[in-house]
Amino acid sequence: MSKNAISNSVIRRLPRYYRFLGELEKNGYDKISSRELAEKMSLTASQIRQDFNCFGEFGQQGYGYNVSELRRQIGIILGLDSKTPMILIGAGNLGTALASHLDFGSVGFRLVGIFDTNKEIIGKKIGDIAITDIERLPDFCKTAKPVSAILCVPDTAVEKTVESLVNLGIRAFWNFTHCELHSDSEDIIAENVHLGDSLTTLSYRINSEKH
Amino acid sequence: MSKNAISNSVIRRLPRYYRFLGELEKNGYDKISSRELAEKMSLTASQIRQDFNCFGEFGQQGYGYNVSELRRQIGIILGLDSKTPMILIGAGNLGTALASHLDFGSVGFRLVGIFDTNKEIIGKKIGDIAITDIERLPDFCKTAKPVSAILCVPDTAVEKTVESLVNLGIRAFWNFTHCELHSDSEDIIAENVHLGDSLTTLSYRINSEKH
DNA sequence: TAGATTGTTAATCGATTAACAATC
DNA sequence: TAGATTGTTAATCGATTAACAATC
Repeated sequence: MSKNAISNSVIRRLPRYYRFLGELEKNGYDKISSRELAEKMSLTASQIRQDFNCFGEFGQQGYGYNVSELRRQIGIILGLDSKTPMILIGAGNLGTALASHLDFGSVGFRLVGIFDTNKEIIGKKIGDIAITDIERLPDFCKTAKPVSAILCVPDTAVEKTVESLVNLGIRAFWNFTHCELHSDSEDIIAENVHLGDSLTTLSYRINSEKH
Repeated sequence: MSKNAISNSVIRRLPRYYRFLGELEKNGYDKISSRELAEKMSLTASQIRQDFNCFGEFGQQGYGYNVSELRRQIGIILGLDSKTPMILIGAGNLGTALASHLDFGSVGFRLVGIFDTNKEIIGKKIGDIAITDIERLPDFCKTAKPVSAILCVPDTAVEKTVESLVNLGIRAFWNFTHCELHSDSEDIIAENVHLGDSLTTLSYRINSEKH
């Protein structure tokens, strides 16, 4: 139960806190102060305390924060205790890499199905999930009831794919296509990932160094 | 030649401008006003004009912006006219997907080599580049002189890999490992991509909907 | 208790938005 | 010329940082 509207800047920092606290826990830290954590994460202690206090009081004056307890709390805030069922649409290079590379459980999801149109790969397995003909998706959704999807389809297929997924009850999209989805219009949630944009900023920084 | 220090917020928006202008150009737009562009990109016209004016005067009063000229200019600002030679370290699932999926030329890079330690995949080709034994990297660097690298190695190998790459003259890193590289310390540039963090924010938004 | 560090309010800084004169 | 839209300054808003009383 969050106090007020949480700003996007704070939300974007939460997963990073969660990761760093995981590292600390792994390295045997029991407690940590905002000052120490700030140093490790290249932030300010003030910011860290402000961020945490959006959600409650997790520390103890004179002591600091209990690492594993704080991590647990942030995990709950992020919804990592419930595993949202997710499907992958498009098992090309990128889709396959994501499905096999990513630990869905640790970020709040459970991959329950993989779909493609390409007959040549249908039936093959990625991890322990077989690639299924996308024509069987409607039936699949009736029983498995996934609510989120990874979009790894060609740009030309995005519009139709999204429309049919929305009709099948999918509400959240992790979108790797070059077409941006807008969360506002429908009651859908979209996280648009533009790997190209990320690399482009690297180009900027490399080249702007030369004044 | 940028006027002053450009804020990070602006830099992060530049690739998106570039993409949208590309779409507009493809769709036959000759000119566009900041108001129109703002609507398409869900920004404000003010912000767009402010952003562009960090770098110069690209528009014309009473007319708007010439789409292809503006795009060309932003491309130059982003350094997309020079193709920085880049190597991929680690040809697992993700590395392979990036190497084959991404149009490096259009984001200012040229993929010139792919390296791995796994004898089983050395010699195989991704696109038209053969996977090479990483032991041959020092020789390769002497002639090809790459200055940037994609890091797709296991977390355990990151530290040593980065150290040797820096010694070989690599200065810019597109980092997909879970270990963050800090741009400050050395004169290196790092773009840390945390796909898990991106998905985690989706989990937050799905779950925080339920108040 | 004294020392440390949080939670929280106040001050500052930067980014976004609004307004408008310049000008095509 | 009149209308449109930029470039740019000023106002607002939000996010970050600093300060400090509360308290463990």
